[in-house]
Amino acid sequence: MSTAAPATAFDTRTRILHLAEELLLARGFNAFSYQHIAKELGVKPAAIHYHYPSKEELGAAIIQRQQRRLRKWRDLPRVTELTPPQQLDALLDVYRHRAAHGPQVCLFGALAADFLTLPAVMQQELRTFSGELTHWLAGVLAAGRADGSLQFSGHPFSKAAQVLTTLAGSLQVARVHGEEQFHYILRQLRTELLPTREA
Amino acid sequence: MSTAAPATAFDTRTRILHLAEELLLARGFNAFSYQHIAKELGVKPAAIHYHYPSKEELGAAIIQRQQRRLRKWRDLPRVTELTPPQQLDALLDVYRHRAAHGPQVCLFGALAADFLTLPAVMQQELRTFSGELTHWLAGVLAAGRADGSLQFSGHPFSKAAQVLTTLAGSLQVARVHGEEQFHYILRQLRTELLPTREA
DNA sequence: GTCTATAAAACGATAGAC
DNA sequence: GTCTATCGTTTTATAGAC
Repeated sequence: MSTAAPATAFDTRTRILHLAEELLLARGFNAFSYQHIAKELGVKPAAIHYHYPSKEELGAAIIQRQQRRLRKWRDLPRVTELTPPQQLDALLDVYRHRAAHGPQVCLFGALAADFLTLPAVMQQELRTFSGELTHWLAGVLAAGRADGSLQFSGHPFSKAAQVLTTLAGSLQVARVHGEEQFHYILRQLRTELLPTREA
Repeated sequence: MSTAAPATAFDTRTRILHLAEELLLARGFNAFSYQHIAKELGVKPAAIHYHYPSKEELGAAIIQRQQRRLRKWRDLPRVTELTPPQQLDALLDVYRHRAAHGPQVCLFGALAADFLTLPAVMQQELRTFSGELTHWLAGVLAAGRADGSLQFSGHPFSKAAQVLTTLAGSLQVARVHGEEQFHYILRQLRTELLPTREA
């Protein structure tokens, strides 16, 4: 980090990544184009290729960025110090936020449908990202059941996979049927995981 | 039905619809083309336009066909006469079948990610299809809880939405992480809905 | 009635201007 | 180092041949 990159270069690169991510989550990988990004940026489509030579690399960069974000968030003292139910709620908040904005789907939900058409690099990175998220949630669930703050049957990993699957799907539902439906599903999910308080 | 359509016309039309449905569920709406269908059929891409003038109409026809299939299946004596848990299992079998073949995702899972890029007609028909399926399952769940053969908390409609969301998502998971993960999720779902048998 | 030749536009990407 | 002119391909769709 002896020399900083030229401000404009950095900004353009970052802006491209940001716009591409928005477009990916809104339209899916096969329905967004360099033209969409270029128009927004006020440059020609080919300019994007300087920063991201191929769409494959652009797509991979988006997944890598979300991977970094996940790790950073997960390891935040603000998050690690929470109780398991609070960690679960923190995760749900991420999805609630997306549901309220667009609604956007999550990265997994945006890419899974087109999975077979994705470049191999992107397929592999999505597997890693999703696997790591599931692993983290499984840990949270296991800790919660151990201390009695969460309840569920079966293996924590199975339950984590089920919860994340439901969350990914629920954002797709929000898009099709509206945000209200999304909240129905989330309330259902949350109610089942939190132990029934004896009156 | 006084005169049957010419055999060749009917066959080609049906074959197109069948191929298009396969391609849609495998690749998503924006990643399959008239060329894919034409190559398989041994005709030029433009020939498809005679049978389905636009991709929008072809897509709508696929949804309508699944809608017809759902209604037919749902109203089959073989299905209506089942107990609620058996009806649930019959539904799960549909998803198990898809998971074992490809894996294919379900219609909702294939279209929800690209939803914002779909023609308005297709958006509306997907809403209707999905809504009707949810309504049916809500009825099954309500009946099951009433006679004690199924257990869950919350409103039957919320639970139905949650279950179908999980099912749609689980087929996407199967595609990314393999069929084993899919079965974990389904086992989890089933276990929670079936009352725990007291030993 | 069924299909092909062909067009018009959008796609991702290379080569080269500045 | 950054972007534009341009290419070759693929896309959906029309017009017209048989």
